[in-house]
Amino acid sequence: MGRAPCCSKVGLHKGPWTAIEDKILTNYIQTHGEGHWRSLPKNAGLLRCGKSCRLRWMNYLRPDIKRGNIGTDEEDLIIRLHSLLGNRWSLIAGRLPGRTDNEIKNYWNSHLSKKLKRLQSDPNGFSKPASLEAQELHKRKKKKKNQKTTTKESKEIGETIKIKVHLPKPIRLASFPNSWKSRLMEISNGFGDKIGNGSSSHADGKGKIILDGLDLPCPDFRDGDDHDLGLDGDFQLGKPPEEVEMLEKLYEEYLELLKAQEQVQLDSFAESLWA
DNA sequence: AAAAAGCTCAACCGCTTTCTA
DNA sequence: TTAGAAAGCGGTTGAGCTTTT
Repeated sequence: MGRAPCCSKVGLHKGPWTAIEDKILTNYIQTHGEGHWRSLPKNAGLLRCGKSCRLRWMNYLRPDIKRGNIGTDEEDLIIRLHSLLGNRWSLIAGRLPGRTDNEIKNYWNSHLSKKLKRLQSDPNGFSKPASLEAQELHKRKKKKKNQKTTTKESKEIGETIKIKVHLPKPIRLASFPNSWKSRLMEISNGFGDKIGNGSSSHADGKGKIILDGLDLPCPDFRDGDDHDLGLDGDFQLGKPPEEVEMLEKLYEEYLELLKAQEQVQLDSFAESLWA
């Protein structure tokens, strides 16, 4: 049968986005909202593939994106989440407000995988040598100074990049057997109790779980998959799920961390949760 | 100062999953 | 139930930048 390409590739721009293209895309999405990526380029007057537009928006233009300077807390969280979830970058990114899956994936591949290798080869050296630490700090400072051209471009066109922290948006989950729903509800209610007042959760008929805008650390449920709950082999829900408990703990810690950051701007949703 | 090597990260590609008629 | 469309995801690439030699 063959799958039709996402767009006709004839005459479409590829490669780095220009400031003008960014502006057009941003304006269009601010007016019409996200979605309908396939028709977006045509409607917005962009000579880009819909996929490319989506990627550009998700990974770069979205106003709530935090860029660069991944802190040690975030780094620690990424490592721990990766040990639980593997290369599920979007799930990991969902736990790191303002971070994109692409950014985390890149950060993992360029920094953390090497760092972990180093630590593994030197199991006693859990703390980096001071010289190495200082070197990295120096690098970061230097890098901060020399902001990427694209960032400059954004500034040139009058955009201000606000650092805004928000809770992850809900992720739609696939259908799952009824027998699992009660367990998932327990977990989701657990989250609600921990997070604060007014939290609520529900599962709709299609097996979607929404917990006050939080997605649950659930595996990929598949229809009729009512046998072994091994799923991808790294996540189990049938028995007392240690991984889920660990994720709950991690997430709780991270929320505490966010709360502690007085300077962060909370969106209204998060504020209502923590009020 | 120049060349080589290494690093970073935006963007692309192809595949899977989900939605819808 | 099925097929096609749309969206999403993770792996990979390569240009541009930085560091080292």
